[in-house]
Amino acid sequence: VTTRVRNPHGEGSRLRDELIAAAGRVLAAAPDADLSLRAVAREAGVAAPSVYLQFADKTELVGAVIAHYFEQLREVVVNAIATAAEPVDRLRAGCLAYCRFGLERPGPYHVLFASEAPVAHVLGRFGDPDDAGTRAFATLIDAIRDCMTAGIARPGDPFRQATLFWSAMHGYVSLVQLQRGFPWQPVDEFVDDLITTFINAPADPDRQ
Amino acid sequence: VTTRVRNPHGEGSRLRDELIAAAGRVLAAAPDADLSLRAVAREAGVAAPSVYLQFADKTELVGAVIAHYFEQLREVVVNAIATAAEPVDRLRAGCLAYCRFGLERPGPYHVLFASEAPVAHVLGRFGDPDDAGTRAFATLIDAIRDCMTAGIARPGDPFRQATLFWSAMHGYVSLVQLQRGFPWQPVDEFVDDLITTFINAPADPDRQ
DNA sequence: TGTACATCAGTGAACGCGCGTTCACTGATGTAC
DNA sequence: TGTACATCAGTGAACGCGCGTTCACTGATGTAC
Repeated sequence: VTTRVRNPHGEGSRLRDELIAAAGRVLAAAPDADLSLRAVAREAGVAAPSVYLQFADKTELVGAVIAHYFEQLREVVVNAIATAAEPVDRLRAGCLAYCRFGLERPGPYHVLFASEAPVAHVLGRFGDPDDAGTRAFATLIDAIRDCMTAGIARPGDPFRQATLFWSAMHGYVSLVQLQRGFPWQPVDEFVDDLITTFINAPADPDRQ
Repeated sequence: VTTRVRNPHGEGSRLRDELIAAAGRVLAAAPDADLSLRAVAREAGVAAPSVYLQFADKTELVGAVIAHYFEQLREVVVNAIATAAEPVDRLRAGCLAYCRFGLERPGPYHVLFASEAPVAHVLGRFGDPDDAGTRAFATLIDAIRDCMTAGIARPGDPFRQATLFWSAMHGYVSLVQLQRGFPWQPVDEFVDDLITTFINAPADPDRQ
């Protein structure tokens, strides 16, 4: 409960990043609750009205938080994909990274994909090539298409397959968090099953 | 805004069902919001404290609502399965019914599978043969196992496949509702894709 | 160098709202004698 | 048949809480002259 030091003259906008960071700590502490402006201000060590110095209203604050974590998710997935060379391995790595992000950071994942004002309201219109969501989804489509052209997956519409993949991953991540009584398999097994049945690839011989 | 007629002597527990019905109307009117005790009482035409004549607290009220809709969902799915004879068609019919319930009745679906106090808290422990959730899931497993023994699906662990199916369906249903900007395919196409890629069955020749 | 003033970061008190829950009550209907 | 009383369905007012937002403010730091 340390007292916060006021930002220097002309640097008031540093509070913006402090608030986004504080929101992260709030989300980590209470992953299922919806973000509240007051909780974020409290965590940042600042009075509630101070938020309005950086954001027009609660929606803008949440929007900034969403944009922040969407970028993090994108980064994590892209990095994971880059670690592998073979198309199936790249796909698997990306899926695993997505699911792990969701499981390990339920608060951020929740605010991204399950809250009242979801990603779509923050990012552009889907289909717009500048839209962050569209580009993220394109990454998944590409990974799937690569598996098809490599002859590892049976041919089909990569867009549709990507929709199925996203649905399955999101379903897994949200259900694991909400239906705690269910005997869920570990993430990597789930992703293996997903890859195997969708892609129809033989199991990776390096695994036992 | 009609005034409610008081229940006759000895029939006070009728209010219980009236409240559950009122909750249904509240959920239909505001599918994304969490149920509030006061909103339900308001909709039932009753003062807020009257709820406590039938339920010990809010949790019990919501629990009763959950149990009610879980039974409805089970019924819808079981009936759908019964309309078909061939294993794949039975599986497809069940999945379609599940997804349609979720899409057409987002409020009830939300309270079942996405709210703070989800199904698991109301039903028994998973694995217990008396648990409603366990039996519902068993229905899905059976449908999948039938496809395997009929030689239509490639062999595998039906439990794992059922987990994948549930994840995919839940993911589709929740994402369709939250990510409205995304170009979702219609339900039946999604379910067809799901069946086809998981089960690896040829497309139904009766469809075009 | 000193002083008046503007800018800026941030605050404290208050608002109206909906919430879950408690409490003492009202008034109609049934039962006992 | 009348009357006292118990039971029962349901209520109105109040509680304390956290919320998003507004408002007039405080006090430190910079700039102009």
